Amino acid sequence: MSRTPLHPTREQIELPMVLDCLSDPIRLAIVYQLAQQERVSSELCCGDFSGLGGKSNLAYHFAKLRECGLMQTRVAGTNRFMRLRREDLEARFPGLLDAVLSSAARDADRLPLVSGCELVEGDRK
Amino acid sequence: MSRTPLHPTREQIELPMVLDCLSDPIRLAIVYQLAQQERVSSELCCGDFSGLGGKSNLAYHFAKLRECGLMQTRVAGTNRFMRLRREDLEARFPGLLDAVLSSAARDADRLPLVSGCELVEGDRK
DNA sequence: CCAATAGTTCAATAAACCTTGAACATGGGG
DNA sequence: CCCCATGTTCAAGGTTTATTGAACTATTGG
Repeated sequence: MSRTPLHPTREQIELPMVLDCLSDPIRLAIVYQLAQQERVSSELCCGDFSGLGGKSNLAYHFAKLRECGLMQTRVAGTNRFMRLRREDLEARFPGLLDAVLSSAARDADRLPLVSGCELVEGDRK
Repeated sequence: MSRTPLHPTREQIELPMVLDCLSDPIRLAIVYQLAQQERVSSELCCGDFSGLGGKSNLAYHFAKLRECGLMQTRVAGTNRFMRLRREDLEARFPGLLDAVLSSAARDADRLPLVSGCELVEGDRK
């Protein structure tokens, strides 16, 4: 089994793929939630997004986010921790991620809600 | 026949739709070319994009760009003149269009080429 | 060792998408 | 007035997409 999932290199990140990835409301919400959480911890695991859909559907969206270079996944035991590839995105397309995130923030009420997901981080081994 | 095609109001412009629209290489090239040309004249007509595909395919992409609020179309005789809705986009999602355009500029070589389209504007009635 | 947990993978389905060509509408120039 | 140029609309195709549930793998804790 792929111990470490495939990620594109920085140079392999393609603009149309990134935009396409961000154009899906669920994936946009994932990225948005990941960005919101960055001040607390830079990582979240799959289960933290359960408010956005079923497990297998989320796994599908996670894969797309990984393949287009937006997210990185780290395997730790039975968990997968994911974080935004901010530095790579910024190097490749300066200002783009921030512009999308602040645009999403303006329309946060139109994003799929994260339903009761308390998001009380703080301790995670 | 729709004398003036439908355009969404500023408030109706949706982020996922805009990103989805820009994620297609042909549409991204259309928007990019429109932006490039802005210093000369803020409008181009359909035929100016013939390097990017067949007429009916382009009409399809123009419609999508219109429906998502990226472009506006003005009918003049037998021509349709189109321009970017910069002000509306900027009001709705500040910085987004510029970030996408400068990202596209970095990868201009990966955009569909505008093949021999000389782009010698200057006079257009 | 067993059971529960966390995620992925697979197959199937329905919807949306891009592309093409043919038919159509409309306005301008000889 | 007729024809040509400019675009749009329509139907058809083939491809990709999102979503679901069931089966599967792997790790942790008792």
